[in-house]
Amino acid sequence: MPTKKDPLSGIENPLALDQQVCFGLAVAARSVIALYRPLLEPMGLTHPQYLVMLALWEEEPLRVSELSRKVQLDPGTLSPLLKRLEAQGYIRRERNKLDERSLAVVLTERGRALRDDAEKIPPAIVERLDMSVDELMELHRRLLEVIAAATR
Amino acid sequence: MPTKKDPLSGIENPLALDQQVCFGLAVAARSVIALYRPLLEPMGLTHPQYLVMLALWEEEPLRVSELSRKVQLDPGTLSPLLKRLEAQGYIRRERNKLDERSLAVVLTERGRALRDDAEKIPPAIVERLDMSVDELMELHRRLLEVIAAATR
DNA sequence: GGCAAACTGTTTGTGCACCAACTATTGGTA
DNA sequence: TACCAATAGTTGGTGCACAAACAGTTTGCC
Repeated sequence: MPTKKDPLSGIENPLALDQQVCFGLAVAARSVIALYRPLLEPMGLTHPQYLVMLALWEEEPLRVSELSRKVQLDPGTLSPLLKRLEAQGYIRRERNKLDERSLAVVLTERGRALRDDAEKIPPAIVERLDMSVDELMELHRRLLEVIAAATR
Repeated sequence: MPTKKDPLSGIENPLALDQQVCFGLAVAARSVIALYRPLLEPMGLTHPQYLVMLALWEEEPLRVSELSRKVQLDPGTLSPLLKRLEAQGYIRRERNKLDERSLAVVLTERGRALRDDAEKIPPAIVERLDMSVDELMELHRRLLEVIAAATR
């Protein structure tokens, strides 16, 4: 009877900190996001707030539940985040007349205008990382694979 | 005079949410770490606490500053985290007699014993992800590259 | 029409993550 | 010796991230 082969059998210490993929992911995410901080701070945005703005610059209005699916943050995280964006004057939150449960998030003029500043960010990050766009796209492809694997 | 070519010139919308590497990193890190939660929860550990334990299972004692460098968390994050690990009975924090400023973190017997449970985690994660170890190692290699790029 | 279930977003509690300010100790130096 | 700067860790404040409990609204169904 064929038994499943241990996939980690060739590895000397499976608990070695510096070869944990989860550790690499956590550090990489924090390191890259840290590069955004000085660019976002003058705009008054945190990185998750920036992701929400990206979603809204693509499509608007969005309900909280749609935003939640798009930026992959749960409603409990988004709720106070959206209030802060509203306090900044970048968005408005308005109840739907037809369904008082749902909340439509729309950009203000100020929020729409912010996109011009944001356009400088991706090239600045790529330049700062000093990696080829091909390499970044390859990394991105592999990240999508692991996301798919983790969430199925 | 040769001008530097815009590396993003071939991309249709540089602000598209779903092609931001930072977004992929954030989602991938959260998705993968989420897989650890049900495995760590019975051990009474969060993921960052697990990383600290991995570091200590490799080497002990470690000062807070050494731990900070190893797990890449700042002392302000580690300080309360270590207190929680101590409250759980997995570690002890003891002041160095020769230098009262520094704090030596050591494992308790309970903390050392926890390693046996932890050994089940890496194979469980790899099986759950259902990705080849080669593919995971290739991802890890690329993560180290982007960490190096972001932190230099 | 009335009610139970489903749905939408909010609130609360715990624990990071980061930053800036702080305390205590140590080491060098005038 | 007295002081000053550097070092080690702690504290407090803001903002995620996640889970569970919650409140209000809508829908389906009798």
